[in-house]
Amino acid sequence: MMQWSLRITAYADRLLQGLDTIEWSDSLKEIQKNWIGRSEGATIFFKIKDHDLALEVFTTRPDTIFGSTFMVIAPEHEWTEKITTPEYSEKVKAYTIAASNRTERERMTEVKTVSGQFTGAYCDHPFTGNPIPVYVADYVLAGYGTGAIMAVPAHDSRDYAFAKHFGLPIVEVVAGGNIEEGSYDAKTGTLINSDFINDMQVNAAITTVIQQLEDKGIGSKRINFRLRDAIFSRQRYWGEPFPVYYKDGMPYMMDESKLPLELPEVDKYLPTESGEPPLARANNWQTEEGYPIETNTMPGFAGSSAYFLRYMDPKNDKELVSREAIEYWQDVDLYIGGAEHATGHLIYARFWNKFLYDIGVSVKEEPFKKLINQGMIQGRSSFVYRVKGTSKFVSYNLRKDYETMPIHVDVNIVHNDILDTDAFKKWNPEYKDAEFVLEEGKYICGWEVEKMSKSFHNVVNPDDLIQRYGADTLRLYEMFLGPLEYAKPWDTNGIEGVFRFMKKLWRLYHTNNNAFEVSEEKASPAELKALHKTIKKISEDIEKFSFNTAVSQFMICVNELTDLKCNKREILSPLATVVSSFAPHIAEELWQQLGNKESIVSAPFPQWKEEYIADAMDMYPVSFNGKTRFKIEMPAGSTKEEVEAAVLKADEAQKWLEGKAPKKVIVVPKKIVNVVI
RNA sequence: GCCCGGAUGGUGGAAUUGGUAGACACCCAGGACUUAAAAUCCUGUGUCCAUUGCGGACGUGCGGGUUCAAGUCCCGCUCCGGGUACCA
Repeated sequence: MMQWSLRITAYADRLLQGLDTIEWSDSLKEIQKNWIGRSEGATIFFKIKDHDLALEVFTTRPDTIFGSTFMVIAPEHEWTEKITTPEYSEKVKAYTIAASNRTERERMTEVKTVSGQFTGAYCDHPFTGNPIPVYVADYVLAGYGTGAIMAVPAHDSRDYAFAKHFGLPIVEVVAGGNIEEGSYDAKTGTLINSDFINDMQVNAAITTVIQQLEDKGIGSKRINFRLRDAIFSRQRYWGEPFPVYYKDGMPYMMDESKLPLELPEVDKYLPTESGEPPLARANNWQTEEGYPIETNTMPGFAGSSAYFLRYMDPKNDKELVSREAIEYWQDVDLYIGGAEHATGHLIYARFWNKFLYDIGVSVKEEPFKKLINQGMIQGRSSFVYRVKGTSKFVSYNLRKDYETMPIHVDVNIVHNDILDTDAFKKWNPEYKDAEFVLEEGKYICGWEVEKMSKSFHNVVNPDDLIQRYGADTLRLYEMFLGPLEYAKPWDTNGIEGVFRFMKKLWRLYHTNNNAFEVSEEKASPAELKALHKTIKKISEDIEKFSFNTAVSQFMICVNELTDLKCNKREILSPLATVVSSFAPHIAEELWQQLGNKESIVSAPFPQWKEEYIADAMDMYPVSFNGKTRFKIEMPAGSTKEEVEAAVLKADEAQKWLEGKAPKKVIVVPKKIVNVVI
């Protein structure tokens, strides 16, 4: 079947290099790096005896060429049949057929089993001229490299296993391993048994061999990628149609003036009787001139690869995006999403954007400047243990006495791991006659952390929490749980703390009788410090997406202001603004109470002033031989010498000095003092 | 197997460039207020020793190292999570 493909491989190198310019997680970059799979090596031609052909192989280790004792080609290799000698023809045919009948799954599970077949053919070693037998084996993949390899059993574990199995010679060419025990695959060591590259190190040998191959015209340096071109056609109805028509069997692009090309009406969204895609059912699926239009449609990633550009200018009916819009918006500042798209959408979108950049549509090479993998909130599943073949359920700690089957049970009928047995009977008609073996009068459930999913019956509905604590508390609590990237099981222990904070915040603006009351008095330095410290920390934490520490700073601030009994507008008004991006509802309410007519969303985020935060005194922890012993306060801006003198004079220092003179005193300004004795 | 993350109190977690480990919370214990409860507030809370007052030792998965100083850097392990798999 003829298919459209996107030549993503043409961008392989740039997709790889671009990773260095974007702020994505290491793991995601690593997945893409492996997927692209760049490997540097050489392509080498081995002349086949009695044929006018040369077998091309790809290798990352041209330095080991003198250790090559056999060749292997993939069963699907185009020359398999051609080079096989009549003597081996039957066997090779049988092997090839057997290999092609094995499913992907079988090939994967049988990774460790060695199989192959000699073809009867030989190659000439390009340097020694020695004959090298050619085998066919399915551990060589047709789709990677050239579908043929030069096998170096001494330095490749797969070739080693193959050689051992078929009793082929193993020649060590890089010193450093023990080839009696296994192959030595490391890319370091000194070359031996290798003619003109003897005594060289691996890297030098690689360069030298490539040079020789190029001089002799039988090979060259080559970079190979694991990345494959992406099949871009689908034989279904729903998808963007290709603006392509056929004239004399040749495809032509439709003129831009004829776009957009819209899906035609069809009687059924099914293939035709002759197996053509659904679009072939349409009447008049042809150009004005009568040329037939392509009947395949595009896959889902056609749209998902560029929608972010379209969002910049969604109503434009002339082009994807206007120059003006793209120059304004440029790229996506922040993409929050899952790692599961690493080798699909996230790589296609990068590729499309690079292509659009090349033709002058996009203005940035990379579409997503920063990407954060939000951690998954997992579920905590509960289990009951059914005694096999009965409707009897046994409590968690007694399950060992029976032969049981764990069954997921709805977490909403389990409280503190204790099952509500009545609710369980009603939960599923299948269990209406359930009997229970209890421990201490209770049915205890087992538990496990799993993905939150309906099929595991561990889904919790936030509505109940919102009912009890409000949406702001839930929102704040989710942030407070830990770093954005962390996966963690959903656990409501701790939500009380956030709820208490909300109530404390409210109380700052209200009297004991819950009447709104703020003072117009001037703020004290301590109050200003509490506020400005908070504005600073929140500003920084937002930039770092460190929301858990931001919430904790709000708590600190509210605790401090409560201790200071502060209810001054000068403090509480900016505080509400800072809080509003975290707990919007309560902040808006307080904002209105403060007498503002406009919504808090239009209030500018306050700027902190360093002068309010700066201390008049610096606190120095003083340690002796690295152990903190006491603290000393020094006026801000004291010199190292002043700090040192003050420390040595301090009463507490005498105890630790024991009358001896210190060997050394280290003073780190604004940080610490360490006395070495 | 290979690659990438991670391991800090009973728990979730904090700790800019190496510079007071355990911020902020939860839990737990004790106390105040109350007829009572809820709510609120106060005190304690890494471990061990001492506890009459002070205080002291140990401590960031394990074993080494660098440094005046290591949760943070280096070397060697263990365990957990994720990715990937005959890629030559």
